[in-house]
Amino acid sequence: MSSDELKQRIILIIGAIPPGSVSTYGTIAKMAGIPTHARFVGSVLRNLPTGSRIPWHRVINGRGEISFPYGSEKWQTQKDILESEGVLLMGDKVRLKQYLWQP
DNA sequence: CAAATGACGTAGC
DNA sequence: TGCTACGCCATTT
Repeated sequence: MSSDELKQRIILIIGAIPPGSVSTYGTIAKMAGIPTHARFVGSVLRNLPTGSRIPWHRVINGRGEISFPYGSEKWQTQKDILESEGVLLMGDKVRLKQYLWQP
C-alpha cells in the first residue's frame, strides 16, 4: 500500500467528520487501518494546499487540545472555526467526551 | 546512508 | 493533575 493511497484514505475520513464534532489524529489513524501512524496523519494535514476544502480544523490531539502553540495565529484560527461550528473550548481544551466523533 | 523532525500517543512516576 | 520518557514511522537534512 503506497503512502499516497494512505494519504487519500486519511483525507476521506477527515472529510467525513460532521460539523460540530471533532476527532483525533490517533483515532483517524486507526480508522485508516494504521493504528501506529498518528504522526503521519499530522504530516498529511501539514502538507495540505492552503485553499483545500478539507475540514482540518476538526482534528485535534488525544488530550483535546489544538496541536499548535497556544495563542499562535493558527491556533486562534482553528479555535474560531470550531466555535463557529458549536464546538466550545474549556480554557485551551475541547471536551472530547462531548464532541468526539465515534461512528 | 545516519540523524533529526514532527498538526501524536501511552505509560509511569 | 502535570511532567518525563519512550515508541512510532514517513520525511527531510
